[in-house]
Amino acid sequence: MKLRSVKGNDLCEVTSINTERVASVRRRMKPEGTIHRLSETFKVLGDPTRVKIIFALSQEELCVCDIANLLGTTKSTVSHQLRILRNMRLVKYRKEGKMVYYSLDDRHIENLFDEGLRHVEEM
Amino acid sequence: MKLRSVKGNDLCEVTSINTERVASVRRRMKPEGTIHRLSETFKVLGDPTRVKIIFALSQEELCVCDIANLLGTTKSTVSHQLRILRNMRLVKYRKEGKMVYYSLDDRHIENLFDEGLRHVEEM
DNA sequence: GTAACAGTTGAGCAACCATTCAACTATATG
DNA sequence: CATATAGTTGAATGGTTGCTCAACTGTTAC
Repeated sequence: MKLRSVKGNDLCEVTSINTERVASVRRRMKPEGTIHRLSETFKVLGDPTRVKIIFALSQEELCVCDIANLLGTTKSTVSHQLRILRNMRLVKYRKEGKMVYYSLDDRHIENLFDEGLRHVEEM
Repeated sequence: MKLRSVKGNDLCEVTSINTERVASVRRRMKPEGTIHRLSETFKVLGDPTRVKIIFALSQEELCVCDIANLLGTTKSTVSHQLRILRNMRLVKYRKEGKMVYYSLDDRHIENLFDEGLRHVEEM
């Protein structure tokens, strides 16, 4: 009969690991803040609606209604996603009367976006 | 008193939009499959645990136990995430006795990863 | 003033997801 | 054979998230 798992048994604390290799990687490991910002950046791009919005804005400055029309969705949905992109400083906006025009605010993100596009288009 | 919202009222079907600009973007819009694969690719990178794993494997070939030790988490957690990376063809593995050594399987993903790293480190 | 429209926002909901736990396979060792 | 270790896997769980709906703000036009 198998013994019940001891807590921490799964943690590889004292078992045979390549301590040297692990230590070497640990030294070079990026700080927690960098990891967090990096994964957050990728996460924002990890949604088809936001991908479409970013692609659209990389081509033209557009108002919320334009984007909603383009994607075949509601202004509400677009507005919610634009808020996320705004919080991440990926888009900026400009008010003109009752219209709000959005455009990309981050040249870096276009490089990242294009690199991703190149990745999936070479398959 | 405000009238109840009519269904589709939010869809911008007949309202004043920049039809020309929208049509131009629509022509250039990437196909649905490309959008989907692109957002899926970014989504995989949108988790701190997977980011750490990918960074680690970009430095060294490592077994599951090494990675778990490095991240201070369990083999189970690492194994679950490695399965996702395996399904996306981002990592490959090599068995040696009861050990399983993982390494990156996609040169493109390193470019994408580095581009993201450059993005967050210039802030 | 009222009406219409662009856009925002919060609540609610359903789907998704990362981790934990437990059980399992497989290999190595005695 | 039994035991220990490396790794995988399925179920359960708690947290997250994207969309919908309804109500709201603000601006333009009448």
